[in-house]
Amino acid sequence: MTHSESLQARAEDSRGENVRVRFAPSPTGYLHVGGARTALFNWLFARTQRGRFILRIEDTDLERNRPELVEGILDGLRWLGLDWDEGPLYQSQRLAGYAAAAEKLLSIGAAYLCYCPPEKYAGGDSADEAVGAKSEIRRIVRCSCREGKPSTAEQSPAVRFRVPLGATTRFDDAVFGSREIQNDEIEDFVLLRSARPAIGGAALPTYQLGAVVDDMDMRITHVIRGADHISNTPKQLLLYRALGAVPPIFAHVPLILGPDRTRLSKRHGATSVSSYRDEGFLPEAFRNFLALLGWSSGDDTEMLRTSELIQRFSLSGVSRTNAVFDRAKLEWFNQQYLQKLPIDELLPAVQAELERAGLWRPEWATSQRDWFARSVDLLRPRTRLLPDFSHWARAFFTEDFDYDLAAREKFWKDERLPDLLARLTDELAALPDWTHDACDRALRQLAEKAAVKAALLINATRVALVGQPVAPPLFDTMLVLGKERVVARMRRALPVVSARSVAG
RNA sequence: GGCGAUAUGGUGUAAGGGUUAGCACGCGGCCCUCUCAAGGCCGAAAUCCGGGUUCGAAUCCCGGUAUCGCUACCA
Repeated sequence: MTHSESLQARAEDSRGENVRVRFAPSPTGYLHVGGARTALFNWLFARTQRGRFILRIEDTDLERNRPELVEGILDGLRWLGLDWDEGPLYQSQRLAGYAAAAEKLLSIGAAYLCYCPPEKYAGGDSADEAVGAKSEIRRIVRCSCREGKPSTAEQSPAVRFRVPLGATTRFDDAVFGSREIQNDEIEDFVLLRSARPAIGGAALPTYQLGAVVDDMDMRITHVIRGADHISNTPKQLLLYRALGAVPPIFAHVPLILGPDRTRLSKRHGATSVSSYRDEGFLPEAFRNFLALLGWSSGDDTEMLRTSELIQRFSLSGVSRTNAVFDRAKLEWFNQQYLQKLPIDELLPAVQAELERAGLWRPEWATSQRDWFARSVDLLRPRTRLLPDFSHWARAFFTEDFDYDLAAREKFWKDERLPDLLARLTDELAALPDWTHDACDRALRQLAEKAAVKAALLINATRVALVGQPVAPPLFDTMLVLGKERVVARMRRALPVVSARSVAG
């Protein structure tokens, strides 16, 4: 059976066995949107297949690793609702396993000790340019250590994989399809770094070894990861074979780019999941948006709640094209969810926002919960982000609000207003029943008597009540605020309106 | 430089030989209207270029171009 046939067979088998997938971030930064999307796809696949979603922390780079960052990554996953079934496991605590695997490869001749100094091959593009763009220094590593003839034996050695030359390696990617590469194009990559005194002699694995050993140990059936790993796959396949293991199915997902079509990075602005949480996006909206970046359900449905995503997700719907992160569409999703989420699911998010803004009152969660729910329901059609509740809608939650300058200039200009608003205040104060229609009638009758358009009074009153040019329909607003607050706010506004209209 | 992948309106995508190339965001207009949203309707806007294969190509093949990835004792 050829290698690709065994992969095929594996694909068949996997339906019958329990699917196990993993998300394996390295704690070198926060959880960024690309990582979050990879995590989401893994999670969706696990939930769709009734499998297990496992978390693994790849912290084998002592130089760049920042242990304190792990909690932030976990927070990001929790916020997105991506709960894991196992882990987090830390690679730094599993060093013995990697050393054992390397030892085994060494003993069967699939790997060898390399005594070359690390600097010999380090440098990347910058070194490339330093020597000259046309140079061919970027070559596939095949040093004399491979033949057991190290040029020096003065340093502690690294373990390199002995790539079997003259053959080809192929695999079937669940997204990108059949892949094939000449082994001669694959360098003898490092498995185990050379021991360094500073580290206390512990041999640290590279990504290639760590990932393969762990994926074997954890019985991972499907490796779903960013397409930047697609060229690593043949190396790992070679490792699986050398270790006598059946490889998992690989599914590479396209990358997420910034508006300029380069890989998403800090200079594109917000790239961490937490920054979107802080800006007031709802996790479900963010998740929905992220799911549609590089995946399509197949039909025209875009608003997909989590349960629907789980129902519909499939690797075959994953695109092969890199996707641009479109903030405008993310905001649209957020607005949709702000409007359509069941009110009970929205309330906690609004509460958190009001708490953040110092406007929250505990009774809104208890004795005045109905009032709070009604207010949020009234406000939400014109919110796009959570902070809208504490910004333009501030006056719904506190007496401490200002009159917006533009609103005053636009709606308090008419010189008849001081008199009209004073009369309206008296009319409202005298109303026996505080209902939408009673308020409506009182205002329109006054407008008719005074021969002015109702809109003049409506807009001026709106500014008096909430200080903003933008707010829900006036009589709904009056109802939610209640008679006492409405009358009091109008009396408070009268002198300001007078000053305004006189000055104007 | 080498190796590889990808290519549908500005953006996310659908259409896997035969459609007036569909949907959504964004954009413009109209309706609704008490401000602003929402909602409804209408509109502008795309198959990277060039060769093949075929009666017929967005779809298959080749070349070019562009973009992205890998080319670390990073992951």
